[in-house]
Amino acid sequence: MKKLQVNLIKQPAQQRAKFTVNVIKEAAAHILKEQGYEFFTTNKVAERAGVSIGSLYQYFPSKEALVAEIKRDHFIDIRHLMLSAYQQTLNEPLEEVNRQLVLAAIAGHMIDPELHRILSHDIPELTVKEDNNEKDSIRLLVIQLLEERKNELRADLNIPLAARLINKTVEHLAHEAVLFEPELLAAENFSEELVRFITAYLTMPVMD
Amino acid sequence: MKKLQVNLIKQPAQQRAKFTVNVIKEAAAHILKEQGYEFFTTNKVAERAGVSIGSLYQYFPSKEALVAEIKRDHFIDIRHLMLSAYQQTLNEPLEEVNRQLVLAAIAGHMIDPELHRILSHDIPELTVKEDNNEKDSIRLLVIQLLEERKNELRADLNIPLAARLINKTVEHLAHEAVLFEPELLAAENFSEELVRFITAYLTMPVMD
Amino acid sequence: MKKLQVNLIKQPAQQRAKFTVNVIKEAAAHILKEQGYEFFTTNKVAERAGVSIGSLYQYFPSKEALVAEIKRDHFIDIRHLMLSAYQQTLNEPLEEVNRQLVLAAIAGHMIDPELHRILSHDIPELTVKEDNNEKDSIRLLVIQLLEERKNELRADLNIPLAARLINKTVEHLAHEAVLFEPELLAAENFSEELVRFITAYLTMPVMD
Amino acid sequence: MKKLQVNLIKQPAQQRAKFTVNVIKEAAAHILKEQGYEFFTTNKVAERAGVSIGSLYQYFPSKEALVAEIKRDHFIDIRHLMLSAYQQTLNEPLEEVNRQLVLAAIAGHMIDPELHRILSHDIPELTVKEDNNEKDSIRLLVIQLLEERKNELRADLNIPLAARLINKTVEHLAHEAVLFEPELLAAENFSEELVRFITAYLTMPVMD
DNA sequence: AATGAATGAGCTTTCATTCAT
DNA sequence: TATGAATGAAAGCTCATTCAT
Repeated sequence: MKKLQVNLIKQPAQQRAKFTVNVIKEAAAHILKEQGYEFFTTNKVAERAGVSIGSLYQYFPSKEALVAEIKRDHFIDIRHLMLSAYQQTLNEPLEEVNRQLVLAAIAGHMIDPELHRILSHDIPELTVKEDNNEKDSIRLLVIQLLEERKNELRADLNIPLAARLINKTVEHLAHEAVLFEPELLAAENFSEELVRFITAYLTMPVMD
Repeated sequence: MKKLQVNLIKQPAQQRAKFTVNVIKEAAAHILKEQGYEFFTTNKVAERAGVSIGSLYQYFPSKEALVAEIKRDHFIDIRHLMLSAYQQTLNEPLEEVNRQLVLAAIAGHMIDPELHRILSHDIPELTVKEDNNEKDSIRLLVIQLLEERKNELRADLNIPLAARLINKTVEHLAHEAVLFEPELLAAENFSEELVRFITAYLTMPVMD
Repeated sequence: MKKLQVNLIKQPAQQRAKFTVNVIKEAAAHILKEQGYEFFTTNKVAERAGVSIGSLYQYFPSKEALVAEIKRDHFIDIRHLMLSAYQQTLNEPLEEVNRQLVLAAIAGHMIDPELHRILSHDIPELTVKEDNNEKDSIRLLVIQLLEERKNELRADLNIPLAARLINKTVEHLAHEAVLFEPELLAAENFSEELVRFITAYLTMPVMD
Repeated sequence: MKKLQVNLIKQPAQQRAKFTVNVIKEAAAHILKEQGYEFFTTNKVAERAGVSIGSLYQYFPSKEALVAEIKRDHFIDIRHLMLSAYQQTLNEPLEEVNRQLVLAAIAGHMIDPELHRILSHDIPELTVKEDNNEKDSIRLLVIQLLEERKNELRADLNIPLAARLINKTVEHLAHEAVLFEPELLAAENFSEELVRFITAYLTMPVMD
């Protein structure tokens, strides 16, 4: 609390900066969604944000940096949502864990589907390194969840490999459903089917 | 006889044109792979192809048309490969069908992985209509394959839905493995694990 | 007749050439009228004419030369029409001469108004020298017509100057009426008003 | 006081912008006169103006818009000159009105004859709508001038029609004289002859 | 003589970025 | 610190013309 007061004198400038940065980011996300990356220009962003183009470059060193930050923010939001969903599955049986996994992925993709689509396709190479760590964090969590329910899994399951497969599968099918197959998503059995898909894989013993 | 003469005179021109078109396409694919769509320019393509920029526009009405044709060609190649793989599974049991499905998807993505990556991401909305039909053709084929092996599937399987899920899953996992996880692909058990993934889903009865 | 027969052997080539030239000219006039000079290209002309672009350049050394020839032809047609109208006014009184002058100008502009408009405006500097001679020929004729009716004119008339003024006036008003003021042209009294306009000038004595 | 400061800061920018716009317009008029519309390019204009091509496009959305503005400016100048000449003829007799009409048209065409020529010919269809209103405004003024001197005109004169004819005639003859017939223009009697031309038309009774 | 593929200078226009104010 | 006028490299594309066939 003291800290806050002490800074109060200098805050205005910093707060203003923070505000400007946010205004720019919001404008950027808006243009991205409305016009796509192809027609996304820094001048449009500045105009929409109501700041000068000079100010934009004061806070973001380049167009790429701006887009990268939008992207980073968005994926962090998704991860947070998914991580907290997973963390609530403590003590639940496998099938329920899988269900949360599926529902969280769908929910994550519905945070801002339009923006998500633009950021997932259309945008070149600027995959930030940080990203991978985040992605890994989820994979590691899934591995942990599986380890904890080892007795519910088939005996010969390669857990790290399985974690990768189901992770990518759930992520991708949620992505596709939310963005391109709304009627599939609406069908009430979609998420349950997905739960079954991965549950079968994790549990079914080899037939011989 | 006249016709013959006419052909004799006209062939050279037509062959030359065909050659030029191919040279341009090859250069285009090269630039795309080397620099990505963002730095793909018609002038670079013409220069690399060793033809004038005017020639490029004689055969392709726009930059987009050129990229679209590269994309169309590539996906047609993949489809052909996959379709012929599926068509050879007549009378094979379910697991073998699934194996072919997986192997064909992987093979398809290995035709030209670099090009495939650029064409799959990075490139804006120019998804040709034809594309969807082609895509559909594969989904329909899978539905048919499943129908023919109904007795090997679990009784309550929703075949059209299942066809969609496994199709997208195989496609995506092959894509990811080929492009981004070479060590995963190299592991001999990857494709077998994938076979098992979808086979389990298609066959495992509900536990209650 | 003999001449004709004698040439028959060599004619085909020349006739064919003449035919090709005409086909090209017609196509050129068509494109000019349909699209205007701004969108007039030699390739379009060749295509419409059904000949190769190479052939076009065999007969016309440049785009400008082609347009110039179209222009020359058109204005020659107009002049011919006007000259023959004037030549029929022998022995007619002044007012009747003026009437023919007006009617011929209007008729001349109605030969191909669309083409006339494009050729009169829109087209750059290539006013052929020949043109002036032709133009002069009409002015000289009018001078002659006036000289022959000197007794009907006011005494102080500067005939060469008057010839220039009425020539330009009739030409321009016919031009404007035909191209831009169809309702003015339709009014039956337009041409008579024009006749009166110039007749008054030529005959009215100075008031003091 | 804040306002004052704001203005003090913003004026320079606005003045600079205004200056740039004028520099571009002057360069544009220069290129137009020197090379004609066919060889008029935005790059040449920018270079001559000593500004970057980007600046040109900051103020003029297209080449056409730039030329249209040059044209609009020029014709507004001419109209102003003519209108003020007409407005000074109050209470003058018909012949003096006609004289002013003729002199004003000549003066108008001498503002910038070279530019006038290019703008009148050579330039495609971009006739601004405003233009017609301006043109109409002059015609209406002439009608009014004639109505006010009805007693000096011949009884059967169709005033609106006459206004059109003499307007176009004076305009065109001034145009031709200024641009193409300098020696005609130099002859002291040219403008007087023109005055006589239209005066005769307006006053001479029908002979029968 | 006819063809038409090929050429390439040069056009209009965009937009990320800079920097004087 | 904020502004926005200015920059200019570089893009997509056109079209008059050439020349090998």
